[in-house]
Amino acid sequence: MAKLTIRDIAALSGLSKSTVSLVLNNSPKVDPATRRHVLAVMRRHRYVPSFAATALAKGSTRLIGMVVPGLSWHMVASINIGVAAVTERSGFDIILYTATNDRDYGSLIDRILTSSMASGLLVVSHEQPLEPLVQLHEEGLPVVLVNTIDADVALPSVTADNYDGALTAMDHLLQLGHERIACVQGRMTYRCCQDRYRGYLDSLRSAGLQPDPELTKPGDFLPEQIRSRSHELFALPADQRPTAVFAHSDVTAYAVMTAAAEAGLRVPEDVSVIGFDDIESAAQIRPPLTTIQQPFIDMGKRAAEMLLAEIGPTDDSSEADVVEPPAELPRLVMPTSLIVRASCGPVPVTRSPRGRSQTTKA
Amino acid sequence: MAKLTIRDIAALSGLSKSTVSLVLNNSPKVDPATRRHVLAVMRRHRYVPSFAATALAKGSTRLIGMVVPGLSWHMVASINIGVAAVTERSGFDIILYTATNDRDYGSLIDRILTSSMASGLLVVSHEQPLEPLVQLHEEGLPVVLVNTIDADVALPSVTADNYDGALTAMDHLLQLGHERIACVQGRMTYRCCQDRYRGYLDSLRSAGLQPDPELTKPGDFLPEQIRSRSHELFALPADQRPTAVFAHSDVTAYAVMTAAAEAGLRVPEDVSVIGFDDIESAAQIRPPLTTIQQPFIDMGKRAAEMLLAEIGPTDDSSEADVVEPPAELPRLVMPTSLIVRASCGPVPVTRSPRGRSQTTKA
DNA sequence: CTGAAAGCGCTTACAG
DNA sequence: CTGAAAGCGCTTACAG
Repeated sequence: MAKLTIRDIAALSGLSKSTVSLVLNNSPKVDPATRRHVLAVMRRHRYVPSFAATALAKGSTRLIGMVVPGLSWHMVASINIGVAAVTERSGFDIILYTATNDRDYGSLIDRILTSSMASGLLVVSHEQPLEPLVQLHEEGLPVVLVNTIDADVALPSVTADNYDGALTAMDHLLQLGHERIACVQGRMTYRCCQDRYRGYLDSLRSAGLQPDPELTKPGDFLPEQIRSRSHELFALPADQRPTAVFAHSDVTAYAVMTAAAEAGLRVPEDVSVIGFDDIESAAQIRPPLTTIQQPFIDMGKRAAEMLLAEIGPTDDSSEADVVEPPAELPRLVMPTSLIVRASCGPVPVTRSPRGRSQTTKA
Repeated sequence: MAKLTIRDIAALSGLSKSTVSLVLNNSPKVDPATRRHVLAVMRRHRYVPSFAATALAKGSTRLIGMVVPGLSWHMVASINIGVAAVTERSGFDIILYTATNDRDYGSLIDRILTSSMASGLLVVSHEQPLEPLVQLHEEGLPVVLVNTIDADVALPSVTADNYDGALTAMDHLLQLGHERIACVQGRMTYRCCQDRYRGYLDSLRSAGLQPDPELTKPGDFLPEQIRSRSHELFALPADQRPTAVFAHSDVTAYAVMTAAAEAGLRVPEDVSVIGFDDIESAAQIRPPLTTIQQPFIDMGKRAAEMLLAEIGPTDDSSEADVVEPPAELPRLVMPTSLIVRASCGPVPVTRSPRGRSQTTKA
């Protein structure tokens, strides 16, 4: 009943604690026979070394911290699945810090560092100032940013290629013949949304189209705002009305489609709508949403791999002074993919019986 | 740069480690003046006690384990928000175990217990055998089940009132005049789905209606299956076709609505659809989904509170032998709520020009 | 290849 | 109210 310690295992197998410890740490110095014996004893008694004692003696934990936003996002869950897949294979456990409003970030970060609770930090979709993190990183704590707003900070990061994703989305629309394409933005303080918007603009321009400011609407991921801004879009005179809209997220696209329906417009016959994310329901709604898929699970995996690499071999380089971080910061930008479903169609040839031309070449 | 230890703080404040430790642990025995002094020194040097050393010395960590399924569910994220809100207030951190297929459950559980890594376990939507957990619990590890399949096991738990939620959903439909109500089930190995189905059946019966086996369709949360089973439903002759369907989840409801549209049926004019969960997109799709909301955030909060209560005062009862678990297992069943939106309407008075009667009173 | 000893950074009786 | 000492369960040189 009482928990076994290394001393018990030592006694049970007729050896010293030192030797038992060596087999625990896979030392090659121990005789294969004795190693097998010790292992057998440990297994028989279901011995598991004390987490705390190991951490204290080694000076580091097998824990990586993961800070996530306090939002019920699809994204966080998916990223976590990827992270879990790689950490569990490496014997690391992850300790979860959920950002809530009450939580004081500065002291949280501080605590993680100084209590040496975690040997690395994965920061997911963080909206807080990043300075404390770069400082942490400079002091030697491995940190990698995942899908985080400001990717320009001096920290390793993995993000989706939001700019290219936007290009791809626009390309799809352009190839269907659309020229009056609206953009309903997400939260523009997020780097990812800025990138998507840049993609929207650049894509239009390189197609020789002049972006119409009238066709850009702030949405901020707020359903009500998206709905009313979309109504403005659809209330435009027939020749100014967009024939397609690029929404900065799937849920944004849902709201746009609702507004379209309320305006008596059919999707995709009268107006095409493309989203961004590819959440679970995107394939189930009607019409099934054409969207840009973000590789969240893979992003989680790669981020975890980068972090583990930064943490290093754990055993060897323990005291190798402050390991110099690689000169070039790893910045992984992962490709998105276009998922074609049914919410985008060819541009209506004649929007009204009058069949006005809608092109506005620059 | 080098991390400060309690010994440094002791030196810096001209006291012994013992005294410093006492202030760290809020002992009333230390002089208020010296306590203030020590506190000031610690703050000035941003001292944070070593996590591992504290854990070793105290014999317990301020960590609670949370095991979640490897699925990108809305639910998990929401429950976590609730859990985080209470744990952060109590100074506990949470260590996240994500269930993946590779992971060997038995040994995971074992490791948590024996390494005394966590002082309690929150088990969310677990699909694995629960026996190892009850054994763990009997050996003294606080455990609480959250939204877990089998709530009959001898473990504290918090779940949503799925049975009552189903009753409420059915009531809404019944009051709108529906009598031929179909049920598209979720994964029937889950206790929650069984409860929802029981609610469906009981509700029908107590309304004096004979459940028609023809109107129950397995869906198993599989979009394809849901779609094709729904088509069977909508292909029924007009007088046997359901006028409403109770779906075991929101995403299931989406798929049902798509099938309805494909069958040329309008929602809610021709057929009403009610979901279960209230995910983020439910309000954004068209028509906005009427559904039963599960209080995931609150469930997380209450579960965390229960666990913390079981873990106890942490400091005092450390060695009070095996604390007898309370004779009655706490089993919290939380109420759901009906969110009325637009996917359910009154039963069509005349479904076809012929105006056949559709009642099938038992 | 194995063992005795010191140490990791705290906490906790026990003296004073 | 404060300090010296032992102990928590490991790991890691250092001998042998």
